Amino acid sequence: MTHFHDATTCQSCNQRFTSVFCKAKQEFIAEINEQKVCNVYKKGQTLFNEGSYPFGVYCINEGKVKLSHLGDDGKEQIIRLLRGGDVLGYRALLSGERYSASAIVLEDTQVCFIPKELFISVLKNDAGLAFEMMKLLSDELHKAEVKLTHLAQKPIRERLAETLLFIKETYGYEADGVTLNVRLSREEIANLVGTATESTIRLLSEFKKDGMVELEGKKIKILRQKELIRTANLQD
Amino acid sequence: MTHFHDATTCQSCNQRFTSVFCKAKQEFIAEINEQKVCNVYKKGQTLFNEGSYPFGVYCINEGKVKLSHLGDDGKEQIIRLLRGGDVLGYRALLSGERYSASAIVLEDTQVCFIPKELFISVLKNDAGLAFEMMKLLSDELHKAEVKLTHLAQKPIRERLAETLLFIKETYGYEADGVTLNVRLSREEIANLVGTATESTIRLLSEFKKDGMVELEGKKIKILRQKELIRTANLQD
DNA sequence: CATAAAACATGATAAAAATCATGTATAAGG
DNA sequence: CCTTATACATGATTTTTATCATGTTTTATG
Repeated sequence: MTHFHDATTCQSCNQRFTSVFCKAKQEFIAEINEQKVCNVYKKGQTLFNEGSYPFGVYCINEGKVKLSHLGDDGKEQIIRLLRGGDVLGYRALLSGERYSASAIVLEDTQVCFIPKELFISVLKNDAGLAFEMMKLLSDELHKAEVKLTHLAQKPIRERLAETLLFIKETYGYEADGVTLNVRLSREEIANLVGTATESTIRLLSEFKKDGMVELEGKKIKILRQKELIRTANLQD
Repeated sequence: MTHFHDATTCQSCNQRFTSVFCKAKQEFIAEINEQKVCNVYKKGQTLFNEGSYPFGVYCINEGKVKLSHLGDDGKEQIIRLLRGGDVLGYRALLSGERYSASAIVLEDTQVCFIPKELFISVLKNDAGLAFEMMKLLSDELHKAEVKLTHLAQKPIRERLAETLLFIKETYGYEADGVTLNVRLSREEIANLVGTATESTIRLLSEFKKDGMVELEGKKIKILRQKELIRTANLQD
């Protein structure tokens, strides 16, 4: 079972230099620190569910979370992968709507919760944070638009290669320098790529046959990153 | 040729109650009014090009604009359709990057340009506007995520029906109450749906045969909206 | 540790969609 | 108005991808 340090203060948080909050004024950080509620979620648990109302935002201290949508036919589409330092739940909060996606923990994860009213009031009084927030939203929007274009125009083989590279960018490698530092089921990878599970399994086998990856259960090792990049056919 | 009223002031602009700027403080509106530059663009002209640096944001007074991405193989993907009251160019500006999409005018369009420095400074000093901006970004992000899910999970037939409904939501009908109030080529519709042009042509013919639409060159009439909604298979 | 359930794997088949080919209509330009 | 280019249309074919079927492996659980 994963061990976490005791929940400390926002002022000494590991993520204080990487999260959006790093640009917030000290006085507001102090206030957030007082009102935040930290919790540890176990693998498979849910931070929030699509369709319910947001009461605040979540700040990941350490761990991994997936954000996923249910399609009209109930099929999961993974929208984003999150790690320590990432904030989530702000989209629905800002739009004033229900959550349009569910946040599910991929491995034991430590999360701080910041109440809605506080978050909004800080945002309204701290132009620096507001600006960071707009940047964050802009970046997410950009990523979504690129993904949209790839989804519309690229074959599954390229999208799978791209997804593997994306997983690596997000969670990095384990100590050995080749194993992706997350365990995702084939179905989850498929739901990230936007394809059928069988197609993903088949293509992963091909990638293995081609020597690009090595598969050991849910462990995926990237053996030839350059070839994967070529397979992904990325221009930008 | 389309006729436009003389460019008036922001204070008397038709869009002053619908655009994001409606929540900005009067003093800032006045400043924007002084520095804005209004222009009329003709069909096919470009407001800005993917890859170039943003110098400000564009506010559509009247007209229609498409925002499109080029895929890695050079194929257009239409990301958004814009109309009077919409603002564009803020995404790249906020991220501090080059434009990731091009804005091309679909019909003669009147646009006001607001310089980067002014926009940023107003945004930093007017929490109300900043908040509206975050809402706008959140809404766009939401739309992009839904589109992404549909692109991944829905067949082209459903996506085309959805796209026709989307065009209707965006630009509405002409005076007759059935003709979509925009002229898009089949290729543009395909680039909105995310499919091959031939597939779009074929399916539009089917929709016509089924009595859902009527086609007269680039004029598209929606005859049975309910059936279209059913065909789009929308749950949410 | 046995047993059930879930996840993985792979072949066969069907369905969906893209591409190619060709012809027609429509719009643009001299 | 004629010519040329472009857009539209539709059939034939191929490619891609999903689905179905079935077996194997792994994982969870009493």
